[in-house]
Amino acid sequence: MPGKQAASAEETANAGRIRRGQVLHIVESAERAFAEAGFAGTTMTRLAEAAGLPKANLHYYFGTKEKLYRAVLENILTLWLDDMAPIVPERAPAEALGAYIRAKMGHSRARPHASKVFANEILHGAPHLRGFLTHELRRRVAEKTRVIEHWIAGGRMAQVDPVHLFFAIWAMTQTYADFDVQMRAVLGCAALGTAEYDAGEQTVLRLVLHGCGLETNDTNEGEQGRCRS
Amino acid sequence: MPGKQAASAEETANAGRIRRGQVLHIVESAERAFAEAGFAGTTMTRLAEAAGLPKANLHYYFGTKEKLYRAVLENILTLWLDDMAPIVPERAPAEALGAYIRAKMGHSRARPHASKVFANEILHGAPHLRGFLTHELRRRVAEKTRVIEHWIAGGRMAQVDPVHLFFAIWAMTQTYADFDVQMRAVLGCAALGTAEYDAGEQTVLRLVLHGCGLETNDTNEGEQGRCRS
DNA sequence: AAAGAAGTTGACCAAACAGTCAATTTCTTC
DNA sequence: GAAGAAATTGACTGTTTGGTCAACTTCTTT
Repeated sequence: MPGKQAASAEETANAGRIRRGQVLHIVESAERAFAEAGFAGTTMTRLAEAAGLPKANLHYYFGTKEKLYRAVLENILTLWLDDMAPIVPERAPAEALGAYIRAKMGHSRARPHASKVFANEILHGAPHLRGFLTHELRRRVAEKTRVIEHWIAGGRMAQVDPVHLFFAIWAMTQTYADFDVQMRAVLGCAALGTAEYDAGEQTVLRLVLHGCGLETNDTNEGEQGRCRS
Repeated sequence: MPGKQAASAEETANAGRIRRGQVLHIVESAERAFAEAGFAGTTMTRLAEAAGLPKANLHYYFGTKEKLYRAVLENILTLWLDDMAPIVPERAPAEALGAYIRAKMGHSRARPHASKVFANEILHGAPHLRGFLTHELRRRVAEKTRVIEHWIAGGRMAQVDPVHLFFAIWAMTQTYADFDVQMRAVLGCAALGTAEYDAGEQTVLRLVLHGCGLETNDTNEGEQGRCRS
């Protein structure tokens, strides 16, 4: 028998093991379901099916549909803010903005459902995200705005409104997750693949960097990145 | 007494007068309601309240909630395609793209509800717009893509992927209608006014035109277009 | 002004909904 | 392995939903 300290540490590590696992599993499957139909359009029965569990089990862990939805949202929010990390005054503007755009495009591709849930929430007035928008996000944008104003004051990039620049970057990158159906229809392909994401990233990089009066290290000329079909 | 022909013409003009008026009124008020909560989140009772009519009256004119929703969508679609009219080979690229961007920004400001209903529909897989996306929109984009390729071939603008350029313009302009809550929170203002729309338009114009290697006739330097509060 | 067509509406209904609960099983601890 | 805690689940419930309908009013035509 292990000593009491060891057992206690093991206990606390073990305690709620099932709970943590189930909560994570339900939140992840719910993200996909909410992305497909929005909060109002997703039924508890559908969420239960998505998780492969009986409805009552979801209520056991989350109480209400709204609390489950909030858990999904909170799981997503950190992603948004953390992407902005590359934007620091020490880095060169082109490099920092480029890294930010690449990170955002990467998230659109890796976590399209998260982006859609977020977009849906904002679209309908952000009733569950007011605090996040007016505090965390606003603060973070103000902080990064100062970095960009510092670059502009130092003559390192053109005079662009930093806040509207962020709006533009968010819009252009997130649209690859949120409006993928429209893109697939226009491009005539079944799914957005590496070719489409690369072409999109090149375009966004080009617009932002040239728009800010910065150089692009654009080596691949002829590439157009359409889909084959 | 007017002659039979005159009376008949008057009749046909008059026939369905009430119907046309009510249908238009219901569709317009429903656009706002659907924009606020999406298709699933909007109840027939809410739609009836928005129109100031009893629920049964809406069913008299549209039959089902879905048919009313489709009527709202169809009312919106023409807007999207018509905006692309300025893009013709005869015009200078900067002028044509500038006019297009201004038209799209104007619609975001004038018809934000229409934009939100459209965005919500695409976000959830466009179940009612598949045909529009894969036929009308696709054809129109292909047509305008040829114009841009013509400009590029003539050395009149930089080599930018035309389709992804459209995606970028759509995203940047529509975000001013769709994500207004986020913008208001970040900017700290109660509503997006002329100052914010002007700053946004300047930013979008700058990114697109510089991104395409075109000149901007940017005369207003110091303007930053924040809100006062 | 008669008569039919068009429009209006309160009361009603079956289905779907989020949420509850008690009975049961599985896990953890000693 | 006993006993309690945590997790699971089928059956149930009150409410809300989209949609119907028959009675009624207003409009249009002759």
